[in-house]
Amino acid sequence: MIIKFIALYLFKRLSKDIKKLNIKRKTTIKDIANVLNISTAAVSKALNDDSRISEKTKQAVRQVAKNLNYQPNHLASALRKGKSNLVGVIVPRTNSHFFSSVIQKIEEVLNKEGYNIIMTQSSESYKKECNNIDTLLFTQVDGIIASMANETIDLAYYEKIKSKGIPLILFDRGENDLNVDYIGINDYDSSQMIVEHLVKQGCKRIAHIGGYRHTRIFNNRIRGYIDALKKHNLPLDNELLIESSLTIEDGRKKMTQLLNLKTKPDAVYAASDYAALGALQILNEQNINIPHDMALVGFGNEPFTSMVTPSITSVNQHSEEIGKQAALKFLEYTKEPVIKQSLNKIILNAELVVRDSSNIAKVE
Amino acid sequence: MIIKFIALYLFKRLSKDIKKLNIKRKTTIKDIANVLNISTAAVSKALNDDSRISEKTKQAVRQVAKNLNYQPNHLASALRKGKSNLVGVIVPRTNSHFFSSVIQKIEEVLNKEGYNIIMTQSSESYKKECNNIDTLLFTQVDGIIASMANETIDLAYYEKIKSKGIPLILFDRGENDLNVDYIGINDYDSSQMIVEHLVKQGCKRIAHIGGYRHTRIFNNRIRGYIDALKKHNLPLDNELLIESSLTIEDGRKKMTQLLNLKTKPDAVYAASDYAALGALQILNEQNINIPHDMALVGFGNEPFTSMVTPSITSVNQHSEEIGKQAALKFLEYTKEPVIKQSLNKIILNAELVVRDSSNIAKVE
DNA sequence: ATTAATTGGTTAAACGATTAAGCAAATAGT
DNA sequence: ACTATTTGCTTAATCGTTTAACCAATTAAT
Repeated sequence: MIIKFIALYLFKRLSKDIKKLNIKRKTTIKDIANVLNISTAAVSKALNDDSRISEKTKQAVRQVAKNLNYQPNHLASALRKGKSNLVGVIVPRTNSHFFSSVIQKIEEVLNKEGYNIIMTQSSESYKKECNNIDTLLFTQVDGIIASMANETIDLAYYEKIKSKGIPLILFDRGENDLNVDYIGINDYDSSQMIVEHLVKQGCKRIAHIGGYRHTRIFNNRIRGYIDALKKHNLPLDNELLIESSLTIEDGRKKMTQLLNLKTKPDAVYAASDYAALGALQILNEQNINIPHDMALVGFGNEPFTSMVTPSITSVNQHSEEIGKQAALKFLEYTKEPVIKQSLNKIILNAELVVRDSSNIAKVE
Repeated sequence: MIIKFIALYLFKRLSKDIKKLNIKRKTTIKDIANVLNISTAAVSKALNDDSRISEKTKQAVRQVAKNLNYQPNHLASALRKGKSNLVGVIVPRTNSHFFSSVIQKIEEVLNKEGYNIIMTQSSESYKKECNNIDTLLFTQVDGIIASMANETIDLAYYEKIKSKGIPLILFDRGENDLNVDYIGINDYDSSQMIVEHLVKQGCKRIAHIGGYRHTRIFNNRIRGYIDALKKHNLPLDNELLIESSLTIEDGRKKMTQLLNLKTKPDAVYAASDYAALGALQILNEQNINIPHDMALVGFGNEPFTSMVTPSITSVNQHSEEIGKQAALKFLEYTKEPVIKQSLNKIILNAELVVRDSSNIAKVE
């Protein structure tokens, strides 16, 4: 009986010792404190350059920290300080040049201020987006910068972020109803700019392969399209206004659909470069002369627009500026003690980049 | 005097109270414990489905947790458990389809197991890569999955990861000298496959716009190129073998350089699709018939290879499989108590995707 | 009936940093 | 010469969760 207990005790001691031996404990401020025979508080303050610590001690601490190869435990300080220095980013996908360069810029700006980003993608699915939000909240991010999935209509999950007092900044695809900050371009104006450009090129029947109206930016592009037609006394033909998800495949399908009309359009303006690319593929396959028989304009200025033949006219959304502004907006909130968000739009001017697919004057 | 002290005390009390009022404390397991009049330990165990807690209590805990809108504090549990459930990913850039889809897959696999990823990009800079590593270590990631920057020769920083006992998994661009896991394709074989394909198309003078030899994959592609030439009794002409950073711009420059040779090549094999694209632009600009006068092959199977005219023959690296294997490899380590890494290569078979830029038989 | 094992918890100590509060010694102010 | 302030620390609590160790009550085994 007693022997058993002793045996058990010895076993436990032993396994503990083994554990200690095996696991190379990372150095902590406690180790530094022990070496210098000062308190952990002093070490912590020294490392954070507190004014109440003498320069001599600071130097010593820094030296020992270096010698022991000390790496601060971010989790501990984050827990204590109540902030993780992590910012969540949600985008529909990263393998689009627009989103990836927005992220790149956000990362660049935030890294400088000691923040890291956790990137997640919704793959245009509302369900994945909700999961992403949960994951980010769970990871205790200090803020979220997001561009919504096409599918997203219900904003309950985004309200969840707001209700937790975590700053939320939307860009590109954002619903203003959430009353948070938004950074984007003037889609309505840009859309008008495109139509006007096509009109100038002599186009009379301009089709629009648009996104779904429930997404504000696509709705704005549609409104811009309609109003620009009105302005130039061109009739609005409902056959020429199509909504879709704007993938390459959608572009192919909708272009085919447009070509099957009794009276075909003489120009197609797609609300995304991907849809424009699909349209271009169909036009090329059917040997339709671009831009002479059909002018084509995309949206987003993805790099491939200048790679394909003919190159596609598109709209430059200044992705880097969007990323920068979003990051700066977040940083503003980090300076405020209590987060109180309100609708705050930063609208950048987009720029039309005319290429071969709509440059009739030049080509002829 | 005494009055002053009292005033100071009252002021401090007041400001503390104000703080308490202002900051909406998030619910913790303590709150749940209080409601149910049990210990926080019981709550923690209930939430983690510990067998020593009755089903009744578990149900109650879950219910209260839901009612109070409880969100576990990841930082606290990470600190206590000594793991962050965060995995760092380092890539040269995210706006390449290859890397972005590798990341996508890693994310997918790891999310299922409760891990999140922190994505960083080196932008092909060694300095940024070192920063990224520091950042990731600082963030206490449980592992790092990386593809090295072109510039990276010194491996000291990567040794740092290893020395901390954090699993490191390399993919695509990896130095085997580090003695860690590596997932990639067989570059040597793929390179031979490309040359053989070109030989079959009747090409006799095949140029190679390669990457720098110090990067193993590019060295392997160069070796494959050389050996395949030998195998088919084609002379190796040093003018036709060029090293570069493989950007679009490099492709343009090196193609121009090749066109200025006394005896031009009749085929160009670029070790990246981006370089191939640059080459294609020059060829198109100079109205050189592809593939008739000059066959062209890229590497990586980036989406744009099928978008441009003519479409570019390339090698599919099975990015998703690479991502999957990398993630699985990491997960293996999470099951082991002590990380002991060794060189462990997973080599996937790449696939040649023949397109118009090299399909002479079909075009003629 | 007695001992042993199981059930369902509790207590308290971690994890590693930060920070409010306190305090002795040195310095400054009058 | 005495008080006030500043300097340079220390002590101890805290962030929210997990977990080793313990314990009382119940059930099972002999």
